[in-house]
Amino acid sequence: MAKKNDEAFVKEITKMEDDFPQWYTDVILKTDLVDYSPVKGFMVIKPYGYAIWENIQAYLDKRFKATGHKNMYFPLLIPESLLNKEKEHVEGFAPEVAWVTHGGKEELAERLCVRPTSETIICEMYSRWLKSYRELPYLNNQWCSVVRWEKATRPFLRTSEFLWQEGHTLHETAEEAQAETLQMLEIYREMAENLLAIPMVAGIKSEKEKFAGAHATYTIEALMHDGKALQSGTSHNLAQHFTKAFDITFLGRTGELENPHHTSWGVSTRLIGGLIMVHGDNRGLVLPPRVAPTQVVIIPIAQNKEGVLDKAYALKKKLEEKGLRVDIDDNPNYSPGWKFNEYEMKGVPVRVEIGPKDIEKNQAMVGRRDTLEKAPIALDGIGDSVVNLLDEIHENLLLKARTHRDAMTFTFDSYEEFVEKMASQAGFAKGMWCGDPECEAKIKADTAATIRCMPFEQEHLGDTCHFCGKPAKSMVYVAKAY
RNA sequence: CGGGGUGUAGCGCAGCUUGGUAGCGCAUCUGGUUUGGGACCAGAGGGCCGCGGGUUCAAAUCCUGCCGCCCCGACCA
Repeated sequence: MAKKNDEAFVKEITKMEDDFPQWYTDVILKTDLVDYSPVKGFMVIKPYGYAIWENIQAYLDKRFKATGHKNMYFPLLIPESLLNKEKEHVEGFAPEVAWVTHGGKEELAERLCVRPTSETIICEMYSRWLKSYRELPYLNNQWCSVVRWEKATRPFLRTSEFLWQEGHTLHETAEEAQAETLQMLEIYREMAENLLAIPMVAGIKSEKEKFAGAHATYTIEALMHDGKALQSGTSHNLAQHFTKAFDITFLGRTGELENPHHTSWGVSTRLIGGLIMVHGDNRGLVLPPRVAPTQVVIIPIAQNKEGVLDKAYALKKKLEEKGLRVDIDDNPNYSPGWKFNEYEMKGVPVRVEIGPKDIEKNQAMVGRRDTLEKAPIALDGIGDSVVNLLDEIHENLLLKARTHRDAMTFTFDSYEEFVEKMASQAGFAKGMWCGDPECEAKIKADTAATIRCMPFEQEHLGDTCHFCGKPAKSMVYVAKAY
């Protein structure tokens, strides 16, 4: 394959290596994923960005339903008294909730919080419904938005309102709740790899980093191109913390009243931010094929020539018959060169060029976004060729991301070396940890990095804590995070 | 909430020092010619110069108060 040799460069997009945050802002605005709104911290998700979210939704919704979950919808507003019921929960969220204090001109007797998450309102309703162990498990999910009044916001990564799903389940036993918690985390991990082509580190959060009110929080953590981590999804085993606080009870098999065991789990539009920062390059977006709104764009060349457009539309139909999402750009006002650059910036995985010379040879030029390679492909059987190529692109992106992550994951011999490396190169630091919250606080104070998780895949790297020297409990990943 | 930066056409900017008809590039619109890596010609539209107050015959420009936005920290999906 002939590789395009000029240096990757797109007008108006800051180069990643010059200024990564500016690169990110340039990319999301220039590719029309989002726009800022008149309300600080609230973003507009434009059609191209929303289509990515719809693909994530479609994938997850199918997996949720296949594992027995049903969708519901709970109200946006939560009475203050409900929010206050679980002590750790309210302490965790109080600083960032938005309040509704008036209905029309009248002040409300009790102010209402705009949900920052829905455990409290859902538990209130579950407590009214649940009677018997025979009804369990409750396996529900809702797609909605939540509001957290953030002080520093960035589109997709941290906005005051964001779209997400939140699953909320009740189980008869602790074992079942734990199994559910891990099952949903695993679905997230698979989704990240199979749909987004992002390799994740899965593990458990430290006490300090876990969800407000949780017994245990499990997480998937991704490493961005600049070496910072992104918490990409969480699954909480809430044990009986909320079910006791909300007096959710059921008559058990032995005739005793019991509190059910409770889980919640969620992923948000933040995933889109991760997608951009893992795969993107100096030409803009690089979208993994399975989540890309448009998987193939067809660009007719010299389309005013007899037969070109007919061939192009026939090709579109052929590709769509293979189940592909295909666009054709036959706007005569833009040159092919302009279109090539445009769709590369927008990260469309595969471009097909078809012009008079191709038609003569019964072929089309097929280019791939990930490597920028371009080669002729025979029109006979082109559907299967493109399907295979899209799979190849997915695998290549996943491999590239994993290779990059592994290259940015390091071990260290001394605390000084850890501090120095964290300052100079970022990435995942891998080391043994004692489990002491004070040790964790010192790491953060010295490096601004946090313990991302204690991964399921443990390695024994020694017997003492790499950060303070006390006896070690488990291996941890430490990184600066978004 | 601390530190830094920045507000002039949709976007990117110049003009401000030394006050005197608000400009450039891209984008947009019209007509035509074009089309294998960001085409060309001709024409056109578009501005409370962030907001308020002041100085002045005259303010984008000088003085003053306020506000927004962005980035970096502390807090979080």
